[in-house]
Amino acid sequence: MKKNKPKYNLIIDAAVDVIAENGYHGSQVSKIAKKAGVADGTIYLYFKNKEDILVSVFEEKMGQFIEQIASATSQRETASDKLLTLIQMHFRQLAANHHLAIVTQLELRQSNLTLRHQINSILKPYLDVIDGIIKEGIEQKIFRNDMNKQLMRQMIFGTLDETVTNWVMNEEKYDLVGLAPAVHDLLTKGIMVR
Amino acid sequence: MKKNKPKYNLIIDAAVDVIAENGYHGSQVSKIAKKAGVADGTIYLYFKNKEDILVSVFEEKMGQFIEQIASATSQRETASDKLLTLIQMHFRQLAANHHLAIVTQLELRQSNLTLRHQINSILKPYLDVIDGIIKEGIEQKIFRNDMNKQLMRQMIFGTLDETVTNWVMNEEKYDLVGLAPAVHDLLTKGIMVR
Amino acid sequence: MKKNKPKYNLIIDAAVDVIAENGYHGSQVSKIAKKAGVADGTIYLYFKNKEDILVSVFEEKMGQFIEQIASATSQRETASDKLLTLIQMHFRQLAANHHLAIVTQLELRQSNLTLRHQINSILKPYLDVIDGIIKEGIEQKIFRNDMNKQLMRQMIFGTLDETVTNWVMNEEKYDLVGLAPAVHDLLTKGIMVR
Amino acid sequence: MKKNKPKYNLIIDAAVDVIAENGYHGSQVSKIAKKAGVADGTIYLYFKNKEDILVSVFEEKMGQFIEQIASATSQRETASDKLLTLIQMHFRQLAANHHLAIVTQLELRQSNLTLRHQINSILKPYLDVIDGIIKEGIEQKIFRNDMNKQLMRQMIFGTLDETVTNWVMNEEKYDLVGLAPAVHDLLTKGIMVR
DNA sequence: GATGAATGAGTTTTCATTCAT
DNA sequence: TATGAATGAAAACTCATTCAT
Repeated sequence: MKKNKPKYNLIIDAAVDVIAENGYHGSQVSKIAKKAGVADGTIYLYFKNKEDILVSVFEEKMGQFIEQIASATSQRETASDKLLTLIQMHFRQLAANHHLAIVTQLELRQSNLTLRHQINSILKPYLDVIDGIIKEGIEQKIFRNDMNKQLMRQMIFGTLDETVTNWVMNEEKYDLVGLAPAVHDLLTKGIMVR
Repeated sequence: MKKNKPKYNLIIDAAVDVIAENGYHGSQVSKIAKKAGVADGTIYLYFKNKEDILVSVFEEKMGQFIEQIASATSQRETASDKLLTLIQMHFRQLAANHHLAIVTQLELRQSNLTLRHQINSILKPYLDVIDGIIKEGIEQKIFRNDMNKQLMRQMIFGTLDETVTNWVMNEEKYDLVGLAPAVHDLLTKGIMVR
Repeated sequence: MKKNKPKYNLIIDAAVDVIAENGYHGSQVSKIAKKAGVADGTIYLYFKNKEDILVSVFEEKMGQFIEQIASATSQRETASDKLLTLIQMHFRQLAANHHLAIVTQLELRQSNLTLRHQINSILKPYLDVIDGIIKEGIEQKIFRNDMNKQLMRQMIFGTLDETVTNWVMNEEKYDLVGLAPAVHDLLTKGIMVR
Repeated sequence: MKKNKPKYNLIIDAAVDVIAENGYHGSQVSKIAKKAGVADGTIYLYFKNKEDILVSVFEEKMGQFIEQIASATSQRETASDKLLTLIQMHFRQLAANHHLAIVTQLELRQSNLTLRHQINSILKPYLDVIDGIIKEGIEQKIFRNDMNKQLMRQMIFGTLDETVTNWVMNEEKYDLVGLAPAVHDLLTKGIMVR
């Protein structure tokens, strides 16, 4: 969060709203400027180009998103509890912010590859949090030690992401946060009976 | 697959190549026409518009993709074996077709929402195959009966999709098909020690 | 009228209908071909190009139109009666043929200058008929001898044309033929009281 | 005339020239922009689309045209004098502006029906001027009271329009303004000897 | 810092016409 | 004669970005 740059945050927040309302391709710079209450040219005093607005949106919003999760999980003891907390926080934050959910799950994915790569870098700290929990779980002898850790992380992240995307595409008609325990159960114990 | 429409398939295949090589946004109709060896106008004898080419690409290719998987899984007895086969076939087909993997995992996701919804409909039969395996597994008392079946499917599909996307974004540097048993193991038994 | 060329007339008549129904710019060659029940390519066995179809439409239809008028006026004695007959026939024929009225008064005027010049040549015999009546009227000492004859013809034709165009643009809501005597009266005696 | 919008008028005037020189169908937006000395995109800051340029051209130019005529006729006493003045002004203005004459008599008529209807609305005030003169003439007992007034107006406008169109199509080879008295004489007294 | 008028590159789609059968 | 699949040229419009004020 850039401090003492009120227009910077004005533009970021306007961008989230405009993209959520008009879709990625319907979000012209002039529309964002209008929503933010600044002139088109002013945008370019704070952002290099349009792509930079979008990267910054993701950076700012995901930054907060990840911080919240990192902070919350650090307060739990076992890796299993940490994972449940991560799932709950992941769902809770997106469920609480309708526009952000649409932008991250649907709209920003329509961007070009360059932007997608930048988005991936921004996501890196989140994947690191997951990796940390996995490592801890193994050390605590709670999680399996015979498995490719990268694969474990891909299963966790892939499952959460797919679950949220389905929920958004179903117009958020059911309770996402309520699914957290079941998702945790499935991820930890698998789909097979024991 | 439209039979006896040689130009139709010529254009579909050209589209896959052009999109894989130039990216979604760099794929002008004229480029596809040139690669297919037909005139620009000919495209419009077979497709309503540019979006229709992309939908058709996905339709044709995913149609074959799903058929292969449906056919292969039907030859296995237990739901667990079917799931392993599905994972293997999923990975094998995309690993075997570099261009198709890029197009489905990266390029086609840059499309607008209308197109994304159409893509989802095309994907529906694949999700049905997964749902069928889950149902069978429960009947065979192999898979858990206490879990939200939609969530189980989302975990399976989300994990496969994330795994393949990671592999493509890592420039396909490692053996994707070799990961199938581990992915199967994780999905069925979870990440926790028993 | 080309004899023994059934497809020729089929195409001409189809063209009138298609233009009346779809407007000048909505009348593609393929639409005319379809309406005529022939293949697109067949059109080019009878007409040099699209413009040639339109010229021929006007030629055929106006040919009949003018013949009717020339024949009817020749049966009247005085130039004044001939003029009344001409006006009546002009109005009657267009009132009787809705599609033809739309095509000649509105649609064909949207054509380019080349076509407009050709249309003018086709109209020449009609102007000749008017000129003949004027000349006869002067010889009969019924019409004024002190006036520019070309101007007299322009007044007559301009008035008829404007009257019909207004009637077509008003969706032919009133009785056009019934106006003939009044138009004749105005043209011969002018708008001023005597 | 939009005041203080220099680019607006620059584009309007460029459009008249370009259309007169290249014809209606040969007048690309880019050609008009180039002639006006602005970028293509600038056109769209002042006009909704290409058709809007054409409507505006007619609006501006006919607005001035009609104002001149309305002002000049109002300074004459009798309806007959007013009519003569109207004819003179009509001819004089078009004779004085070669490009405008071509555009109004030939090029703008090639437009589609939507545009033609808009052109008709713009022409309405001119027809109102004619109607006013007719009404006045009847009140002054100069013009006939036994005639359909709409028909009288159609004769006047149709005659002027046909006369000017003939003159333009004959490459303006003779003196149009000099014809005014004869046209006035024909319109008021008709073609018949008394 | 802030403005917003001006720029101009870039692409899908239509449709008259051809020609191998 | 007749067909109809194939051709390919041609143009309006959008919008990210700049820069004089």
